[in-house]
Amino acid sequence: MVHSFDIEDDGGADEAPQGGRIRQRNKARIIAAAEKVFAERGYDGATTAEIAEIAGLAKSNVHYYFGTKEAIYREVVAGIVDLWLKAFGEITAEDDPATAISAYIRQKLLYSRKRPLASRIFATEIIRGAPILRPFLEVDLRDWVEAKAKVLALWAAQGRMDAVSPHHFFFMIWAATQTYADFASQISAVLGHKRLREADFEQAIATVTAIVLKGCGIKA
Amino acid sequence: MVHSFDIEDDGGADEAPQGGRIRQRNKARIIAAAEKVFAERGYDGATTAEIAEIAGLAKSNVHYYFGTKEAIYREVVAGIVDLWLKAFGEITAEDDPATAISAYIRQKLLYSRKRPLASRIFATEIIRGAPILRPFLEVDLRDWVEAKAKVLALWAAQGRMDAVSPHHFFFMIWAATQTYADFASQISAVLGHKRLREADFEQAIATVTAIVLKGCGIKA
DNA sequence: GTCTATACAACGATAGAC
DNA sequence: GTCTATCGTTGTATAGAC
Repeated sequence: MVHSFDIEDDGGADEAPQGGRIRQRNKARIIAAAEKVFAERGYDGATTAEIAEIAGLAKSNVHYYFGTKEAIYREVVAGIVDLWLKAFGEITAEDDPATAISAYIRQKLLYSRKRPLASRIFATEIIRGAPILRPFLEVDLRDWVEAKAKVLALWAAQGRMDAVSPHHFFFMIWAATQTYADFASQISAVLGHKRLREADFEQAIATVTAIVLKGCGIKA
Repeated sequence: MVHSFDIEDDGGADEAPQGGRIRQRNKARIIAAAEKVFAERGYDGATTAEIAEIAGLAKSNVHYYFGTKEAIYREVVAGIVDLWLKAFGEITAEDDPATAISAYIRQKLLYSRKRPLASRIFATEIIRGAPILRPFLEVDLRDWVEAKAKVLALWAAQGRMDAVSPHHFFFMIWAATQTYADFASQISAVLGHKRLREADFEQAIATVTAIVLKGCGIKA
């Protein structure tokens, strides 16, 4: 059986799943477990033993499939970046500014709600100085921001928004939305909620959207 | 000699330095080294060996002064919280909203510039689920926000600003300012600068302040 | 191809020397 | 009081069994 009809998620990597059924299944389990462990313990704090335990495999077996701990980490991070690129691409000059920016903020915040572990892994990778993601940041993300900067400059020239620094505009939106994943423990402690609820996220969306749109002079 | 005339920094803890001159000096060196290592490697990634090397002491000697790695970490974190509490307390009902919020944003961003390591340690502590800082978040920080929420509500009732959610207002400002310390590697990569410059921080202050003030309807 | 017993380095911590 | 030789444990990784 060459083709796969496996309904299981492949862990988020962009390549088509390769190898036999057992290999696919075990690699997927390892990646899923690793996302959890890396998010909770950080790169150094994560152990292949804990990843193996959650994945339901022997520790040594994890090393059979991935070789090194860093290889697991790289695949987890690659999946996260892949998700990021697919989810947040649509801000074009033809869009209505208020609609496009509102949708972007909402998407980012829903991503913080649905995939907090991914966001936390991304965050710790950046805080560590981005040893793995540096090329991505310097090339892909930089190009993305430069492209969007032109859109924002055009909108400003058309009088549809203020002429704010596009770079810092995005830094602010990224920070304000990702904080609900990365700093969830702080936010829930301050709110007095055990866990963040859907209503908290809706209020976050409303507040961030309102301040950003009005603050940039974007007409609703 | 009971009293100390030591000009060296004690590392940021709030207790008066105790013990002999050697003890003081070595503890200070360990704390300073530990701040660096914890910020760069995270709690688990940090090793007492590296802390000792940077501090110029033998590894075992570090354990003599602090006993455990966690004890070092607790003292580092305590110093950071102490700094936070001393630096960002002044937003009162008598203040002019624009002046007070502008000053707060500026202070937070200058803190990101001057003490990025402290900010990163705080960030990773929160991302880890705040195992050490949870009580601080649930009590002290929560009380602080509740007090400031009353100030913001008063300002809103007086028509001096919009009625935005005070909690999410602060989450946004914290995120937007701390990101310049925590995510400096991402920001510098996107900007194409090797390191963040003073001009970058000034532009960040200008952008964040402008968007927040206008976005909340605070008259300048 | 899949999995595990084993190796070996590095960790935090301490008992004991100075 | 100060410092270091040494220990037990746990980490990643591999050689070899199935």
